Amino acid sequence: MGITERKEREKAEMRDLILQAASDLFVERGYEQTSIRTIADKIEYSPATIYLYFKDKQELFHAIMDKAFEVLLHNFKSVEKIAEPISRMRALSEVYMKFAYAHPALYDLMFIMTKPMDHVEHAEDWDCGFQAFNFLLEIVEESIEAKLVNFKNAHLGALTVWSHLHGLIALHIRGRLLMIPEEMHEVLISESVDSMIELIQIKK
Amino acid sequence: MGITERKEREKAEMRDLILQAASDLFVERGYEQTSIRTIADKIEYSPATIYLYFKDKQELFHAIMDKAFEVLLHNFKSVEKIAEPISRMRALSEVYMKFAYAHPALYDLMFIMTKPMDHVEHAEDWDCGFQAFNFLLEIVEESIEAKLVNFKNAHLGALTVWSHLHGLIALHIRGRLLMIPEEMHEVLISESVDSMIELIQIKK
Amino acid sequence: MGITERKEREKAEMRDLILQAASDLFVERGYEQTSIRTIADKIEYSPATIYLYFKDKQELFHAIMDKAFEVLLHNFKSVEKIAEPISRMRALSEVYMKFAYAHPALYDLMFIMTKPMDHVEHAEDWDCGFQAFNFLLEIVEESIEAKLVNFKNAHLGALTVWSHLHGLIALHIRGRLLMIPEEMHEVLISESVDSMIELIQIKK
Amino acid sequence: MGITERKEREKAEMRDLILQAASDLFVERGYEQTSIRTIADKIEYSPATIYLYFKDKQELFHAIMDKAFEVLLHNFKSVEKIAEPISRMRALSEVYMKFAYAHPALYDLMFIMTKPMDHVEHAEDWDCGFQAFNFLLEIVEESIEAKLVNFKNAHLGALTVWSHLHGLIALHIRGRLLMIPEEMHEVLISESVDSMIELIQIKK
DNA sequence: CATGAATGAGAGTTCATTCAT
DNA sequence: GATGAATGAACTCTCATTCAT
Repeated sequence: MGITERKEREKAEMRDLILQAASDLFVERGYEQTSIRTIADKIEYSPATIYLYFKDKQELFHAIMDKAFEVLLHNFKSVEKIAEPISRMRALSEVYMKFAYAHPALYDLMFIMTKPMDHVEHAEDWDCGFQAFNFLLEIVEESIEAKLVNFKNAHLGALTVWSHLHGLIALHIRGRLLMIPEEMHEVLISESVDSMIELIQIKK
Repeated sequence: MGITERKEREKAEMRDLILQAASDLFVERGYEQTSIRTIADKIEYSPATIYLYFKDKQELFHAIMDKAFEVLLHNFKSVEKIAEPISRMRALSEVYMKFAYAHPALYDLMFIMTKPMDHVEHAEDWDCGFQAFNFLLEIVEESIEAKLVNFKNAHLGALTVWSHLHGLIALHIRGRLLMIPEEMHEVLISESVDSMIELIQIKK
Repeated sequence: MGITERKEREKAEMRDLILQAASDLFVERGYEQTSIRTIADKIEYSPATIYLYFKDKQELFHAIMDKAFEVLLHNFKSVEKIAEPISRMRALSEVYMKFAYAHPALYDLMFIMTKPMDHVEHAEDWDCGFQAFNFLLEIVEESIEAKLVNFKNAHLGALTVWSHLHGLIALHIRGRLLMIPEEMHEVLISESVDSMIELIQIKK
Repeated sequence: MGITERKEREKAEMRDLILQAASDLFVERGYEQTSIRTIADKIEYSPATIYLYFKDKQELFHAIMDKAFEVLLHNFKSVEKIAEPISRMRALSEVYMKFAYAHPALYDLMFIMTKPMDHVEHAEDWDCGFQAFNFLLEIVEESIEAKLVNFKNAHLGALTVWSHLHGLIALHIRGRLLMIPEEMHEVLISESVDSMIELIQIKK
């Protein structure tokens, strides 16, 4: 250990520095407005330097997405210990929504933007997406088995829950909730999530 | 009437010509690939001419959005005659989904893209969105009154239903359903819509 | 006539202006060192302007080549009136060599450089080359018929004469005659041309 | 001998390693596509290392040229034993043409490209060129003395023969023989070489 | 001796937009 | 009303080269 290790750490730090700067800028101004030059300026390095750490702009933004997924997945883990499936689903939804509220630009990148996905030609390149989806899928499976919800199959259930959550966030982030007074947004969204959890349960 | 009127009519026709060309190109090739130049070429006018009818690219695309909303609203009208609210909601959902499948690029522009909305500073600039939302809102109101669904209030119900539909489409259009085998998408989405209509109803 | 005509003339003049500037720069510094920006600077227009007249850098340089061929062919014409084939060939050679000496950079572009020919995928795109070659070909044909030279066929004769002339110029232009004292170059080259004309003739 | 010697040997070996890699790449992909980085990658050293052995890219390519000349000169040697000058000249021409056909990229570097010669400021820097030329020069001298050819002087004869051979190859390599059907190229070029040898001889 | 890291300089190209005519 | 001509401001990316370590 020693030199090699330090070098590697430094390299990783530099990657992170770029990633962070790119992330910030991109959160501030969006993908299109975030040029390699802007990023370079922000970290006070030359544009060429960025190409030492990332093949091109897409790879850079794909990396931001990956990091974001890591955070999301990490947050998801906190929910694993909840045994009861419906409670787990409620908790998962909350974690998901919190993440979206806390990092709207990242959410945008992960689930809305076109660009970083152009890179993902084969489904395998998006296994972070898979992992995240599996969290939900398993909960639905368990819930079906325990006869707590009545979806025809787990995929249908997971898709229904997810698309609802995504729809709420996506409409919010992309400014399509103008027909609802802004001060109601947060409450309404939160209530909608709760609603959904109630609705899917089998009434006894 | 006379000269002034004719001039205005001609002006409107020209606007429409540009709009149609822009719309076609945009639907064919996407926003990025639709430059002012391409549009001008298509209608065989000069790029400068376009600026006589639209302030800038954003306004132009906002106008395309408006036209698309007109179509959507027109489609919505076919549903008005259905008296029973739940059936009407089911029909409305179908119309909405069909529109999205038929014109994904337009749907994208209306409900996902950032660009055309940057233009909408005051809520009033988006009254087409309001109108569309009202269709749903009224249905939910009626359904609540008739005790067919049990949402706390109409806005909550409408938001819940809409965000679910939007979520399905948005995930689909922007390629985020990789974790589900592609051949299942259509069926699953359709089933999810049906599911939702069932779930929200008060079980007797 | 009038406006349209004037506009066209102005357009042609602008094209020529660019062509001339590009030509000059390229003569001074070579193809690689002649960037679109340098050309733009020289004529005090913006780089983008150049793209209004030429699709890309290659087309621009192809156009320079075309113009150069026009000059060469025009010079060739002065020789047509000479009836006797051998004299005509001698005159043609002289014209060719003079052109090469007068415009070495253009000669380079026409007959040595790689870049402008990448553009010429189909033989038809280089019909100026064909025309020039035909001048020589016809002379050789006549000479063979008149039993003044004894080449097996006209193509062989034309190729032999041309490649010799080209070889002289090419070695000279690209600085490969270092093994011969520089002050001898001109005389030697000129004598070599004369030599050739003598050598190919059938001795009586 | 000892340490110093070993060091020198190692240094020379490293130079050769770089040279070989550069040469291979250059032959495969051309000058433009052969960057310092590519070469470094190929030998699995860092780009900076190359600068320890060569001042800059030009010097490196000059060195490749030198090595190529060594091969050409070596091939030339096989001809030395032929006593009769005309036969020797014919053999030399063949060797020259064969080399050009076998290593067009190297031929290009040696006799056409501009880059490596920018480096040659003083004639002495190109003594490989001199040596090669001398082979031909001597043959012509002998031929003149033996009254087999009638050039005014040896330089004129050598230049005439060489420029013809070079012209053939140069036009071929740089794609300027479009006016002759491609399938005729090889035969015609070969016949042109034969022709020349015949033409220069004094008819008895 | 070797190199990892960094960069300055520059390449070609595109596009929304303006304005004199 | 329409436009031809022009442009400023970007853009991504590449490469030979340097230098502290």
